[in-house]
Amino acid sequence: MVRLAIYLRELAALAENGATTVSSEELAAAVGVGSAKLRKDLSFLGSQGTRGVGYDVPRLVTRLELTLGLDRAHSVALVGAGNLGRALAGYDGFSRRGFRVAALFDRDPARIGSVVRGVQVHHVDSLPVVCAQLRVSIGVVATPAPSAQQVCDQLVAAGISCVLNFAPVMLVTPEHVEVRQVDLAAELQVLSFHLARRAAATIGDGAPELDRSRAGAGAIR
Amino acid sequence: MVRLAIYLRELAALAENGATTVSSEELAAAVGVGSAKLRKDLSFLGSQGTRGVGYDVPRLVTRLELTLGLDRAHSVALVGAGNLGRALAGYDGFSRRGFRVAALFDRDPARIGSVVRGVQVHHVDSLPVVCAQLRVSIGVVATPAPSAQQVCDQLVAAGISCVLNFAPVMLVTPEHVEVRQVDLAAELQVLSFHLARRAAATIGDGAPELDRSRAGAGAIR
DNA sequence: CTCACTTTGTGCCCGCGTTCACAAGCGTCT
DNA sequence: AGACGCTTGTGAACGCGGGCACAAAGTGAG
Repeated sequence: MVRLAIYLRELAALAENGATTVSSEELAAAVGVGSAKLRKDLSFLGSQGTRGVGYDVPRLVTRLELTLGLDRAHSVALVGAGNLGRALAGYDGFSRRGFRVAALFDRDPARIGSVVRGVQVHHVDSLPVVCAQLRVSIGVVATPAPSAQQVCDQLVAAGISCVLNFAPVMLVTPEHVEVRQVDLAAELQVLSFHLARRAAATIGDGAPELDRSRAGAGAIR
Repeated sequence: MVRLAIYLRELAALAENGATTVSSEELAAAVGVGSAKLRKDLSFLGSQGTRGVGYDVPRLVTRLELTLGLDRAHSVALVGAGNLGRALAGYDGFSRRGFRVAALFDRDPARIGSVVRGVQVHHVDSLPVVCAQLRVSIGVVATPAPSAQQVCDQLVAAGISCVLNFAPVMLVTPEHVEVRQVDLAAELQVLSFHLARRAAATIGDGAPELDRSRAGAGAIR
């Protein structure tokens, strides 16, 4: 559940501010969800709060970290040392939360051997060997779209079963592999959609442009 | 709807391969959803397919682009010229889909005036002026977490009502502002969660660690 | 023209996730 | 100690989105 990670993030912030206890109401307000939903989510970890008081912040943080598997650090392999790949290699949001970018891979010989933000760039063919050596458990695909599926296959073949994909293609994988998709362009398109919708509403009033076109087509027939 | 963007992406790929028509079954398989869901999604744009044949690819592409507001190019302002910000400025997935990174902003004087991937870096204080000049309609927040809310407020004050936020904080905005959140660390944590879950399952068998702890607590009482 | 086949569009049903509401439990104040 | 107030945990109702299945509509063959 992605919300558990959000709760953890907010709890960590509260802990830094010296809070020792928090109620579901407070925490829910902080992350912008209903308090009942939050309690039900947390009940997934068993009873961690005390009635009449709330949740013990450090205790809940520990419990969430355990549940999310953050009690041990994870090594991630990053494939694609282009713009995005290099930036992700240096993104401190990863290291700050216990994810170490252990290796970078690329196909372009010109990039191989260089060091980006302290991380060695390997050829993608050495992926199985390097990943095994470094105990990599998570793979990140940051290649152009055409290479993504092949790279993913190589990651899976190397025994990696968790993949974060930035390439704008749907990866097909075996059942046991967990893929999470982040499509940056699609996110912008959704925002663009809202812009268009609002523009149409102000011009056409009430009836958004979609309905007008449908009505028009109907009249023609 | 984010799926509309995915459909468009796949349709564009089909069009490049010379396909002129596509059935809901084919397209649904390509994007990995049910065909009924896809048809229902597309019915949102009015009747665009012809029964017995399928959907006309170029026509549907045009219709989707119109709905998503991609008929005109959008200028985006990118705040935060750190690792992530610079990478996003050069990400060709944006420009390829009609989103132009028109301006970069940062607070650090050392970065101001430099040019990243052909884009000028401005001081964040000049945000309102520059955004107005360049007709910016979308703002991207790629700053560290502590600055994100303030930056977002400045974007909103500059009249921008669509924000893509990469900072790991929940932005609070007026009602009319559309915010989309991308938390890269949270994505990795979800993957880590699945790893932990699977590890617990193989050790404890059947009963995942969560249930065992709950059962244990119950037994203690 | 008619018939058989294909594919869309959609009404209906089901299951999941969210919300509501409340009993149970814990701390505190008197 | 007892009563009161606060907060959790959860059963029950609700709503929404997804899947199924079929009528409507179009195409092509005979």
